[in-house]
Amino acid sequence: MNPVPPNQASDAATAAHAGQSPSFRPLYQQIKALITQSLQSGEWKPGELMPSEVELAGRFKVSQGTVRKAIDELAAENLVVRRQGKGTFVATHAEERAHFRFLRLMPDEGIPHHPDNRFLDVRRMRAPAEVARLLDLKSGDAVVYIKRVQSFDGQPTILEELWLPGQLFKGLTSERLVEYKGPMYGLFESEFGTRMIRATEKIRAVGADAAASEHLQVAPGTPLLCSERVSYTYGDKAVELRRGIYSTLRHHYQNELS
Amino acid sequence: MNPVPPNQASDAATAAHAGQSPSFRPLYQQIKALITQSLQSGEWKPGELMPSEVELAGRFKVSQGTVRKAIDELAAENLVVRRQGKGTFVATHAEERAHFRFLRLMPDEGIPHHPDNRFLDVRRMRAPAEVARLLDLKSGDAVVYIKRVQSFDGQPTILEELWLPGQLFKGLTSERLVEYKGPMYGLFESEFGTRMIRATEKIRAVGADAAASEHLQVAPGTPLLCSERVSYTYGDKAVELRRGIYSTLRHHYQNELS
DNA sequence: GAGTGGTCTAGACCACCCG
DNA sequence: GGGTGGTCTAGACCACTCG
Repeated sequence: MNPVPPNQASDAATAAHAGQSPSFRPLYQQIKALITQSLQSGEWKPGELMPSEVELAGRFKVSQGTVRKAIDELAAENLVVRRQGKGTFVATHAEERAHFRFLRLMPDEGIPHHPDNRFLDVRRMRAPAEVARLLDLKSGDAVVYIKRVQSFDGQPTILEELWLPGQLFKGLTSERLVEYKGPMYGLFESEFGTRMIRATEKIRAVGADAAASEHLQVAPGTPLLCSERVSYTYGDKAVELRRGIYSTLRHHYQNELS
Repeated sequence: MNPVPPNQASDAATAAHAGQSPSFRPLYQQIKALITQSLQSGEWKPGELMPSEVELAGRFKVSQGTVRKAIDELAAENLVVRRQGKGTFVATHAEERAHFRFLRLMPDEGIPHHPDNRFLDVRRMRAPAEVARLLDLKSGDAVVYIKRVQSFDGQPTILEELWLPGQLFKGLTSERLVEYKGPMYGLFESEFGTRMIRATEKIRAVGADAAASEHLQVAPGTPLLCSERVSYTYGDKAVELRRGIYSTLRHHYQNELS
């Protein structure tokens, strides 16, 4: 009945993998990888507006639906944010709502708000073996070490140590940390071009040692949460090790399971 | 140029909401709600094969793409499982891999495996005020109370109390619990038609009290994780309260942040 | 009104599974 | 070979935002 013309759609799809099934990879995943590369290279910076779907479709020579599916996944992974009528934006940690994405400690009563920061130590050092292992460095490589206390409503609640690869955070000084307003991850992405994508966290219960007792103002031996967190950037590269001690007198660690 | 025929697609879409934009609701979300109802009513039971996409599209009088998007979301919420070439299945807790979806306690070394169960108490009681509040019951309503210890490699690690609405779990006895092999949630869904969809968890650090000390074989005051978990079924209805005490000597609570 | 993301459809073809 | 989910396209229209 229909004098069907050659199907351009299937042509593009076929060209996409162009081979046997074992090596098959959907077009939209390849597009997703390309867009991720542009994000990583800084072609579009955090907070910026990205090209529209139709524009990207033209650039990659695929249909809008295909780049749409690619962006859908990026949005699901919190790499980009879609806003109807406005466009697609590169996700950023320099926002209010992003602050509690990696910090799951919530007040038992009242609404969550930002803690106050007090830095106890900021210096460069050589990575201890354990730190090097978790950050995928060589033992003895340069790392930036940070130690700080975070307080909610004047109550010291978090005692935390961080290690960052020295290579990536060259100009990171105590002054820069103190004067920066907002979450540390905002500073990392705007000043050092390193964006935290995801993290894994391991939690234990420990008794307060002398340091924890002093800085969190609790009796020695008080039960505290102990968190070890490794954060990753593009390409699943570990770029931060964080060891935190949380007081759960007036706060709790909150998790959603699904 | 084109003698375009009336667009059936837009007709269906328009008919879908049929009103002003404030009350707009996408067709695929309505389909999703209908499918969810069928899941809830037990039209398709956990583990069973669901009708194919084309069949559902026919039933609901929409395109395959629309039911596809609906099922995509259900799959993302772990309500169904898609298997290419086979079909879409109702998700079930009676599987190996589902066992650690809600239990995030992992061994420091070695691979995760199932704990051994020892029930200390199973009985019906009246809900204390706090339990009633969290389960959205009236204080004094009947609840099933369960207390148990779970051991890994012979090491008692979890001391746990559960409260379940008596209304929903009428025939739940100690014998039935003991003889059932596999995760408790498997028993709940197969015998009582109650499927856990999601849960919220709050975690604190506490010192071992007399009971914890005895059952977990640790010294009194030993720091332990304390978890309070509320699980929900369809319609965000709370159907389980669980309070667990975890020993983190050889295990840790693992979380993925993204 | 123009531009963006969001929805919906129809149709083709592909990868996968099973009898 | 037939059925299922998975990919890709093209095109229409809708909801939202902004100048």
